[in-house]
Amino acid sequence: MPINNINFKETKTHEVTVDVVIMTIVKDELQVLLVKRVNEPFKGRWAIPGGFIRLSENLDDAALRILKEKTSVQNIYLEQLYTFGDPLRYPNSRVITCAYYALIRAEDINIQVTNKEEVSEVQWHSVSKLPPLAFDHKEIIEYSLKRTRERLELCPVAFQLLPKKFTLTELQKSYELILKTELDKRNFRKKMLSQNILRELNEYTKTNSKRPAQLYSFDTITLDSKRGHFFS
Amino acid sequence: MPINNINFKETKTHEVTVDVVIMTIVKDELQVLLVKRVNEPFKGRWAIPGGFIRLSENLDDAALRILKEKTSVQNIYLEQLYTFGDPLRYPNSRVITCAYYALIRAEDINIQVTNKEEVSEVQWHSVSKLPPLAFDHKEIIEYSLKRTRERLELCPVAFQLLPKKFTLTELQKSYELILKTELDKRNFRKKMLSQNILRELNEYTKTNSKRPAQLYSFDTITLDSKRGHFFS
DNA sequence: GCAAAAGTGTTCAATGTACACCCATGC
DNA sequence: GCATGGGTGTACATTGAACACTTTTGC
Repeated sequence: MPINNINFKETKTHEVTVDVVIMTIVKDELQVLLVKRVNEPFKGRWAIPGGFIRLSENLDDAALRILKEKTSVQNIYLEQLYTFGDPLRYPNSRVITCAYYALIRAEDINIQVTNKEEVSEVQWHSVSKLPPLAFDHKEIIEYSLKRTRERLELCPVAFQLLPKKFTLTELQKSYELILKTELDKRNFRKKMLSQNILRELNEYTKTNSKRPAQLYSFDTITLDSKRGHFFS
Repeated sequence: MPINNINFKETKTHEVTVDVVIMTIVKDELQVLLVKRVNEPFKGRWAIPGGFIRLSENLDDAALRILKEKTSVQNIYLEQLYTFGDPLRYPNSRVITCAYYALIRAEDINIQVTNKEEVSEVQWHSVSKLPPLAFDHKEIIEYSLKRTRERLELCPVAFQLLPKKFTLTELQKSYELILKTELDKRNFRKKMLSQNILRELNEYTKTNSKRPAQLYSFDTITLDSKRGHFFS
């Protein structure tokens, strides 16, 4: 059955990969972790990290393994995003990919190039200035941004992106980066504080030339107790 | 790498299927279409319809094909649900399935058994009285109910389940069946009518022993214009 | 004292929720 | 005339949105 002049042998089985969109906030920008491909197809292009699923692991475990290989981060917000399976998404082969996305704290990150044969560089890229990407990875990143936005409107997933201690202004900035809108300072603070998910710390930032800001942390206990409510 | 005493050969490739949870409302019950398996594994058990993905078709097309094979319905609400890939979900083999769910009008349905070699019966089952199911299909159905509920709270997907002409009470019943709650009649009507998605018809039901009810249809023009808003 | 960011309340609009009675029909 | 489901409005609470000035600090 030919599409686009490519003849597919209907007997061949599909290959299945897991790709993970790993996001964080660095330097007031929402950034995504990309790897530079060493092999064809798309040799030299940037791509989101991914790999084949081992026969003995489930999809979540495969995504966690890829995440850990690249960042040595564990215990993070990871969610299945969507499965992309256009016959033409992977040149000369049929590869279906189950995409995941993860939000991680920049301070926890330890970027690693574990396999020089597959990947030459691992680097953060601002989502607003993405280089040309391999396969349909641009579409996958855009979809993960959309999903993150939807999630953020329901539950404070932003806590995964911030350092353990943060100011309300930093929290608001992370919301604004993800939602791509400006928010009203007073309304934002009112809403956040009314949810009882923040713990007020008796610590303040030490900055120069301006008023110190109070630090907060996420109250993991109330956050856990609201997990069912937030994540359903 | 053995799990549960099963040895997986890490070199073997995965198989990928698409399974479709097809839902409708019949006799005041939310029903799901099940097929009876003729072959092992799970011979004789009920399962949701599914099949292998052809190498030349994308995932949506595979789901549409399966839907059409079983119901000869086209043009319906179909959405990718989630991809299930536990190594143990399919006995003695690694089969990853990309699950879809569809909402269809009972009046449009023409159930078909297209392939007697794979399936012996095709039948609607109330979601509240499901028989034992093959594989992880119970989990998949539950997940699709949850997703339908979430969707219904955002947009009137229920229009896919009702006949073209319906009364407000019927519409309310479909909401109550999906959301598993009772709704206030006056508030429900107020909300529905304020959304401008219903077209008031100058027709009434002809029933016995009670006041006739006005019929409505969904205004597909405003519904389409709100598609971006509803489905994002 | 001034620049720079932190912090703080009120008003109004919109939306959701609770609630009870009359109406039209077939028998 | 009565049983059955159809149809209707108001009052209150909750939530979201708009909006501007004072405070603290380092220099």
